[in-house]
Amino acid sequence: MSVAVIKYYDRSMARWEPNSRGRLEQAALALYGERGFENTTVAEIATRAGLTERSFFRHFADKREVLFWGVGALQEFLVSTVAGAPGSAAPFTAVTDALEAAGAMFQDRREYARQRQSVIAASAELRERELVKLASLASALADALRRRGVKDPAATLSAEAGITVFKVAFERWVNETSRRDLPQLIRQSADELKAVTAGKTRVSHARSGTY
Amino acid sequence: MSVAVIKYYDRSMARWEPNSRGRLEQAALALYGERGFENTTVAEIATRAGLTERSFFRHFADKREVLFWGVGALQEFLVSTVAGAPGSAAPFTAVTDALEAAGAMFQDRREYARQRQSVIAASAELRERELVKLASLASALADALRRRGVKDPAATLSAEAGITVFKVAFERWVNETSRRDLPQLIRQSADELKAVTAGKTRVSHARSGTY
DNA sequence: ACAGCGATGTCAGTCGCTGTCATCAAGTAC
DNA sequence: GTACTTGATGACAGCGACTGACATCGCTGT
Repeated sequence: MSVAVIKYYDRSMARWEPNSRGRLEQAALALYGERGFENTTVAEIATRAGLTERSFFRHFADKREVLFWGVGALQEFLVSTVAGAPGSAAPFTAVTDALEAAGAMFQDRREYARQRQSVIAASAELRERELVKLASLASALADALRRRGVKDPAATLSAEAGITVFKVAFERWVNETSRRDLPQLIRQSADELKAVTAGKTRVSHARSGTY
Repeated sequence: MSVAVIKYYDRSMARWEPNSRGRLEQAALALYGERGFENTTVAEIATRAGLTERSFFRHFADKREVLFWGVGALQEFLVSTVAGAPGSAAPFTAVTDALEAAGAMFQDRREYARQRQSVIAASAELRERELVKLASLASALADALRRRGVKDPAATLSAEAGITVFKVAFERWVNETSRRDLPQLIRQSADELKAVTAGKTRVSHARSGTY
């Protein structure tokens, strides 16, 4: 067993540096931020991480995925939260409640999120991938709702509307210097969507001070 | 003037066959349908159209755009329709009304739409591009609303919700053998979204027979 | 000791996409 | 009607994303 302890400290015994995936991720985010996504080659990322281009593609499906693979965990959380919602909950409520709970998990990563979002915002290709991930989230949420007995189109519409709420809230959270945290912004955006679709607003004659 | 008439029939006077763009479009749709988007090279499309790969990229920005460049016209129509809506119209209503009007323009292209959608559905890359185009539509609609004096987040939410409605309705129109036309389906989906976000539904205990 | 595993490297190749220059019919100027 | 310009195309070279095939070699289990 003492061998294991030594091994932990003596990297010369290992054939390669550990955490190559993490090194690739760090190198990619840094380079995308420095010179832009389009002006960064995969070979450069790999070299900075002390690896080869070929190894990059063993860890990530493509050049963009390095910024998006983490979304999978979020999706799993949302799906299981919706699945565990009280049976009496309305579909849209189940979705927004799950989003609120998930929003709490971002609390301590606001700076990382900011950096990542600024990189994404600067590249059309990365924005494209973000849309795909959000659509995948919506689709997974709709499935979760259907498993609860919600029929279409209510399932699809609730899920899509929920994702719209999340997008709006997340963007505010990242860009504004607001003191409100993400869960609060999610609840607020959900309420605003309800008001909008209720069709109670007239142009330039908002009933409340919300907008 | 008679020269012009002769020229119209005597293609030997022209250096190249006319309508190269249309030929490329036709060849691409056919090949994507036959062997799939990923298994079709641009060189093959160009050859079938009697052109070179280089010319393909002079007509279309990339391999996918050949199926999506037409969306631009739809976007312009929606924007100008929203801009011309009665000043008293609520934002979400202005959007859904515009969508309904646009839906009428698809009437005679249902078969083409079906073929195109089946090709898109079969390829992750094409679905990706479709999402981008829809997001662009939403963004343009939100801008149009803001120009009418609608503030955010109402503008963004109304536009996004409108696009969600369009997606759902279009998918039904293309996939179902329903006799309902696209404008009808758009109105119906909009009503369903309103019901869902109103939060009046309970799982498996819908108040109306809508779902 | 030995066999197999697994993360990595090496190398060659395909394909999307771009820059650059040449070509040549049609239109335009004079 | 000659010369100049324009516009759509071809030809070619090249970059970078991505893949398949095979080699390497510490580590692990027996």
